[in-house]
Amino acid sequence: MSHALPQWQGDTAALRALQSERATQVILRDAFAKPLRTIAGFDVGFEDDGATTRAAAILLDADTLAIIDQQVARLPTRMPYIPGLLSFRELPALLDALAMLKHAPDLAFIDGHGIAHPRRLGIAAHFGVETGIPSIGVGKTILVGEARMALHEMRGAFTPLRDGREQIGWLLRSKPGCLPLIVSPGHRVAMPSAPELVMRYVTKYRLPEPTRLADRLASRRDRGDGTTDERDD
DNA sequence: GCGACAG
DNA sequence: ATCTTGTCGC
Repeated sequence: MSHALPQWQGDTAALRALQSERATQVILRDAFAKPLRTIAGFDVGFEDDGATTRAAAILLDADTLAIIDQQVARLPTRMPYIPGLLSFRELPALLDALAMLKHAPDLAFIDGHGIAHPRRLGIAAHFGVETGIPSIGVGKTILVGEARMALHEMRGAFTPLRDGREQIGWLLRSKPGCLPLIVSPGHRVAMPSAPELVMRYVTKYRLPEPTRLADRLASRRDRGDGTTDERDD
């Protein structure tokens, strides 16, 4: 009986216009520490029938993948989910979680799309432009675009995701037998670098560690003892 | 007007 | 995203 998001009476057209403006600030060039020192994963989940937005941030050592810090931020949900406008609903909580970390990462992996978006400003790109932190979008399904070529079954294979004649990301087979990941640059990451950076952190699951761990934390499934469970992809 | 549509 | 058992496949 609890629930009901306070009716959101916002200007959708204005938000789309804002995205187009900010998409102008996206930089598709690698501009992160090399070698990477720390990386972070971000994802959002919900509580109280959606009334509360729960963002998770996990800071990892880029070499050992050891967890350096992990934080959860909660905020009352303000806006409903509208395809293409996801960042306005989830970014506020994500930024709170980021601020709670001991320190900012050299690179951020975000659950959602980077520039593989109608106006080239998915949540990962928006996050990057807002924070200046290099970012990559790691999504599980396509919002816009299509793959023209078949994707090999081999682990690590990738093929372009395109919208019309421009490439907006990649379909990446992170794990054999599993649906491909949709990977796209967010900010300060070059298109060719995205697949490799994601694969660098993929272990035995479909999702790369940063996003996989943030997903568990955001969805409150971070109980696992690492024994015989880990019901992922 | 009719679908499609991240999380 | 979230609600959920059993079930198919490596």
